[in-house]
Amino acid sequence: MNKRSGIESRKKIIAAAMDVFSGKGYAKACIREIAEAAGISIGGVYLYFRNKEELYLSLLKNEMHDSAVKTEEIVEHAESPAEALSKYLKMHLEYALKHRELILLHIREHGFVFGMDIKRRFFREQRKLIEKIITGGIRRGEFRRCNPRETAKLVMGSLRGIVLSIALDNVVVTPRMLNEFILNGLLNKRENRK
Amino acid sequence: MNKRSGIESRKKIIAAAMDVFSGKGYAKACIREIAEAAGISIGGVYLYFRNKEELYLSLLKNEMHDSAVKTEEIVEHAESPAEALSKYLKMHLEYALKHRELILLHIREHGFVFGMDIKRRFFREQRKLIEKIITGGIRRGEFRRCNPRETAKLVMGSLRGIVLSIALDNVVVTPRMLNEFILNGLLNKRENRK
DNA sequence: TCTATACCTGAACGCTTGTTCATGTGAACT
DNA sequence: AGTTCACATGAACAAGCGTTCAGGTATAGA
Repeated sequence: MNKRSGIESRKKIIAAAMDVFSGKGYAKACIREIAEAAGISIGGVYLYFRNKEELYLSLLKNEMHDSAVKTEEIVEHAESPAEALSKYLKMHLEYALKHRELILLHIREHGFVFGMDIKRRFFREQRKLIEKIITGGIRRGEFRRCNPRETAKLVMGSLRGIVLSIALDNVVVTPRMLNEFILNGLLNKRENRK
Repeated sequence: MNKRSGIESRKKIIAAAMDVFSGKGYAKACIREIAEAAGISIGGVYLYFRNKEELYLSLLKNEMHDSAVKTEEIVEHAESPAEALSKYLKMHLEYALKHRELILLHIREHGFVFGMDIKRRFFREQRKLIEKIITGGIRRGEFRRCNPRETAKLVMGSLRGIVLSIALDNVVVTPRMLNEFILNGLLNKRENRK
C-alpha cells in the first residue's frame, strides 16, 4: 500500500461531492467546487469518475445501500407492526436530521433524468417494506383495513415531503409527532361518529 | 388597443415559461427554449421580464394567487371541518393532476434561493388554513386532540410529498385514498387497543 | 406622406462549467 | 542513480446560456 494511493483521494472526492451535491443540488454543484473541497485538482477528479453524472450516481448508490441496511435491520427486530412502522419512521427522521445526504434519494432533481432508476428502486423497496408492515398489521387487527400497497405509497409520499421539509426548510418534526400523525390520522375515533 | 400590443406577447411568454419551467425545472429551462415556445425572439423576452429569475418569480406569484383563491373558496363552503379538509385535499389533488404548474410552488429548486419568500408564504398560508380547520375540528370533537399547528405542518409536508410524487413520478392517488389516509391514519380504532 | 414610438429580432458578447491533455512529481523497484 | 508508473496538476478548450444592443418594422397620429 503506497503512500500516494488513489484510494484516499477517491474518498475525499466522494465526501466532498456528497456535501456539495446535498447542499447545492446537482445543477448548481460544480466540479471545481468539489475538487477544491476535496483538496484535489480539477483534472484529478476525472481520474476516478468518468464525469459529473457518474460521480452523482455513485453517491446515490452508496446512500441507497446505507439506508436500506439500516431500515431492514430496525424493522426486523420490532415486536409488532405498529412498532415496526414507528421505528421505521423514527429512523428515517433521525437519519434525515443527521445526514443531509439522504435528500439525494428523496429529492427529484427537476429536469435531470439520470439516477431515476436508482431512486425508483429505493422507493419501491421502501414501499414494499412498509406494505409488508401494513399487511401484517391488518392481519393482526392492529391496522384498519385498507389497500396496503396504495397506503404504503401514501406513507412514502408523505415521508418524502416531510423529509424534504426538514432538510430544506428546517421544519421541526419529532418522531412522536410523525408517529401520531401517521398512525392516528386526524379523526377522533373516541366519538365513533361513523 | 393596437394590434401589435405587447400584452399578447407577454401572455405567450408566461404560458410558454410555465410549461418549460414545470417540465424541466429552473436550471434546465433555458430562455431560448421559452422564447421559441412562445413564438418570440430571444431578445423579445427581455422586453417584458428583466431576467430569468424575474420571469420565474412572476409565475410563482401568479400560481400562488390562483391556488389561494381556489382553496379559500372551497373551504369556505364546507359544512364541517372534516369535510373542509376533505375538500381541500381533493382540490389540491385534482389541481395537481390537471396543472403541472402547481409543482412550481411545491418543488424546492435545489440550490436556488430566490422565490423562497413566496414559497414560504404559500406554505404558511396553507398551513394556517389547515390549522384553522383542525382547530375547528377539535373543538367540535370531530378531530382528536393534537397540536393544530404542528399537525398542519405534517399535513402540508405530506401533501407536498404526494403532489410531487404525482407530478413527477406519475404515482396514482385518488382523493378518496388520500382522504382516508389523512383522516383515519393506520391504526384500527375499532379494536380500541389503547 | 412623414414622424414617433412601441414592439421586435437575432447575432454577438461575456461568463461559466464540464472536460481534456500536456506536463510534472512522488514512490517503488532495480 | 536511473527507470517506470501511478497519481496529480491546472491551463486550455469547447459548448451552452443569460443578456445586450444595433438595427428593423408595424402602427397610430398629425
